[in-house]
Amino acid sequence: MADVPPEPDELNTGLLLFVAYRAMENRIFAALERAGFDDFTLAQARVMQRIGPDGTRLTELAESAQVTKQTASHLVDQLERTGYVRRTPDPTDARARLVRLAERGVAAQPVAAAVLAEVEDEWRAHLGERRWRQLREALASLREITDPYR
Amino acid sequence: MADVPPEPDELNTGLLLFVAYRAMENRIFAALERAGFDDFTLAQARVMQRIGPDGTRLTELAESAQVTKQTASHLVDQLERTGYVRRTPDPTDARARLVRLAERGVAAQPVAAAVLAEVEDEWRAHLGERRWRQLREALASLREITDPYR
DNA sequence: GACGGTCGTCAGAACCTCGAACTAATCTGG
DNA sequence: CCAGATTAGTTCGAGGTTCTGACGACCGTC
Repeated sequence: MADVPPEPDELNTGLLLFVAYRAMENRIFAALERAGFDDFTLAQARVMQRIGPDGTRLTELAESAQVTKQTASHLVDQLERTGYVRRTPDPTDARARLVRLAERGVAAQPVAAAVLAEVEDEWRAHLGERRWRQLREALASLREITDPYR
Repeated sequence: MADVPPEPDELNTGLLLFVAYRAMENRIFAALERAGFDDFTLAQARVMQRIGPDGTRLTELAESAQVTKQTASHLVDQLERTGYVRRTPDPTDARARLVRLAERGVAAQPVAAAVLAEVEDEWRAHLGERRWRQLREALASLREITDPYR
């Protein structure tokens, strides 16, 4: 958690990841806001983006977003109240409930996807196709040893 | 903010960055905790890690950590109270004050640096030297267009 | 020396996050 | 088939984080 660059001018890898991550997140969040989806927060978005097309269990959302179940539950409460998601029973397990995108959530999805693609295109243009591929590939590989949820 | 993978099984880049970033952060935070530095929070650490060897202005800390000045000020308050940092006057500007690592902060630094190096070594081993270099290089290049601070 | 801009703080409110404790449903071994 | 262990999710309450807005002090310049 301290800056002791092993080689001059090289930022530590955690910070490098953070900068890029936040840039992406901020871009998408800002675009959604401009498109009229201004009634949710970043924390809510971080959970919402992980909902799969067929719904996702709360516990699964919590794990992949790296928050506790309580936090996830709380955020889903809010998202439900503002019409972005809906809780439905899980047919395979009466204890569980599937969180699904509701009308407003479905409407926001293409906006988010468009900006995501736009930013990725910008990054690809900046890096060049080859280095972009390498970056994606390295990150995906890293995920094998860094993703506790996976 | 939605998952519409352009190609099957490919996670969106924001999520890939997030996973790796959080893995690094959690590792370092946990190691510090084990080493007895258990009286500060993740938010405080995010600010503390950006303090340079000669001290850093509050505004600068806020910008690079991407929080408001008020938030940074609040976190520095706490860090000062627990002996990790100290506020000293900036000789070049009487309005400003330099935030510097205090005794406890200096003690924590090598622990953090060691784990950082350890994790980077693990990642390098997993990816292989070549892909590791490519990852670092791509992230550093990306920073040119994603870092609002620098 | 007056002006606009910058550095940092204070105060207040909203929000996020977690630990503990709980209900309900599932699973497992005898 | 049923008692105990486990898992899904919720509620409650406390503490931490973050922002907006307003402010006093200081800088640089004209």
